[in-house]
Amino acid sequence: MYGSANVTERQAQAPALAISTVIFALRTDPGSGRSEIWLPLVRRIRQPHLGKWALPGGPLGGSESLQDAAARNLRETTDLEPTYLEQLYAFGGLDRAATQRLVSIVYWALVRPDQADLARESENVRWFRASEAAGLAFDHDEIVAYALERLHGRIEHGSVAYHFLGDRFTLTQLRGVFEAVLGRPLDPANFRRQLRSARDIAATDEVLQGGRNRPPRLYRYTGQNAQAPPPARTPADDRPTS
Amino acid sequence: MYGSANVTERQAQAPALAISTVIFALRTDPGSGRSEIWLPLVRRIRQPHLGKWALPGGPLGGSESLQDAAARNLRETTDLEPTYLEQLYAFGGLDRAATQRLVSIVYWALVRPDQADLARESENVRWFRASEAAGLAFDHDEIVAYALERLHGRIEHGSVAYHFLGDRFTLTQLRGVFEAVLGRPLDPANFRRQLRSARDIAATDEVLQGGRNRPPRLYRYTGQNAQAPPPARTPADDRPTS
DNA sequence: ACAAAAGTGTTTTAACTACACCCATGG
DNA sequence: CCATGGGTGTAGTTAAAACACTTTTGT
Repeated sequence: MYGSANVTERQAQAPALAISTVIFALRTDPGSGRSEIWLPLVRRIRQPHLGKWALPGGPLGGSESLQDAAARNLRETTDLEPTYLEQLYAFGGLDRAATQRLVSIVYWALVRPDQADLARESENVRWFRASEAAGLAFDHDEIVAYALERLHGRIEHGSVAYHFLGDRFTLTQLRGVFEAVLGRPLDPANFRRQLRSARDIAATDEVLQGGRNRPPRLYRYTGQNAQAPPPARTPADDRPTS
Repeated sequence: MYGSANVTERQAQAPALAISTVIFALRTDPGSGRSEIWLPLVRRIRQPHLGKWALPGGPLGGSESLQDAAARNLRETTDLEPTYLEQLYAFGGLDRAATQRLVSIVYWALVRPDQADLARESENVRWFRASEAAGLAFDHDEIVAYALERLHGRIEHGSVAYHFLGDRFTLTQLRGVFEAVLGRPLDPANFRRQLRSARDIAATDEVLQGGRNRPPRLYRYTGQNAQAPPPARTPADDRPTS
């Protein structure tokens, strides 16, 4: 597949640098009422991998930070502002793209369901269930898989789950987020207790009316900064969006 | 839209891509006998930041993976092979370097004490205590601080501690690693139990002779892959070294 | 015999699990 | 008044922390 001329040519040129973003949102299945993780993909309109679905992304602009470039990916594909944005990993394998050496710094983002509902879909932008996103262009299958792993880890320890929801939410909604990410049911009683102690949530005096059952209390997230761990003391870049 | 003028313009403003590596090793203080974390730094022999100490690194070669470039950093500065190598973070702030836009993909590595003792020191390569590495070039102070945080996190959960040591080690040596990284003393009795259950270590039938006290048993690490979490299923690059 | 580190045992405490039970609402 | 999800209580299990205690070496 690679002629020797191709290899020498590759050695000569500096690697291209691109930013891609994995955007996660929660959607509630109308049928079962269960929460699921979705992500938007864009259809490639050029070679290589023409016609395949791929992560939103593009070259890094000369005068924007990595984080800004990732946020721009969101805006340009879905008109959304992220509620959470964190660097995922830098992928730089030699065989990622056939024609040129490509290094991609990948971010992952969370958006709220109300935002995701507003997001535009078009011929070349479509939302997929994370579990059904396969056959993507380049190595994007693996990138999505790794992003899901990271999400899994972050939700257990950190305070990421809230960023899937609005500023007011019920504990059952929050539990739905955990269950969708972890992929297993959680005991409602224990889940409630675990959050009451230690986590940064506070009960409001409001309840959610209109349901079929007893109106659940609404809570809000009080953790000041929706912080992403990586650049602990803001290394001049990549400050996560609150 | 893609005229040659545009291409050259893009090339002109395209960020430079470099790989740097934070190399950690353990050294036992001759006086107190306590373990401490050290790292090698190289003196800059050009502007900018001429004369300051900096992390080993350099531009990414056209035909090497990111991981390979990081391993090359180790070889070129210290003649060492890493026992552990993991991607840390990609730093890409606009103000990282004065003259040009610079994106650095930073790795961190662990080496064994016997390797570190063999590592050459020179006029322009010197080892520093991690706690005393300050005033470095560029944003390397922050990068080192973040690498220490990551090390801290990895040692609590993962199986990273063993890579500071040789293939045979006493539990007290291993506890020394934990104490040096975590910065607090640990109960020897509980530490022993915690490792016996769950962690991948096995007792050998050998003991370490020559000490002043009762000879401690030697253990070895049986975890097959010294794995780093990031690319869970080897995204065509960056496989951590065993 | 003594000091000092290796190694074992035991008690206490906290956290998580599982599950029984009561409460409030719409139909 | 019944079904359904919201919310509380409680016993059993498991893991970790604190610390007393025994063992083995060199001097």
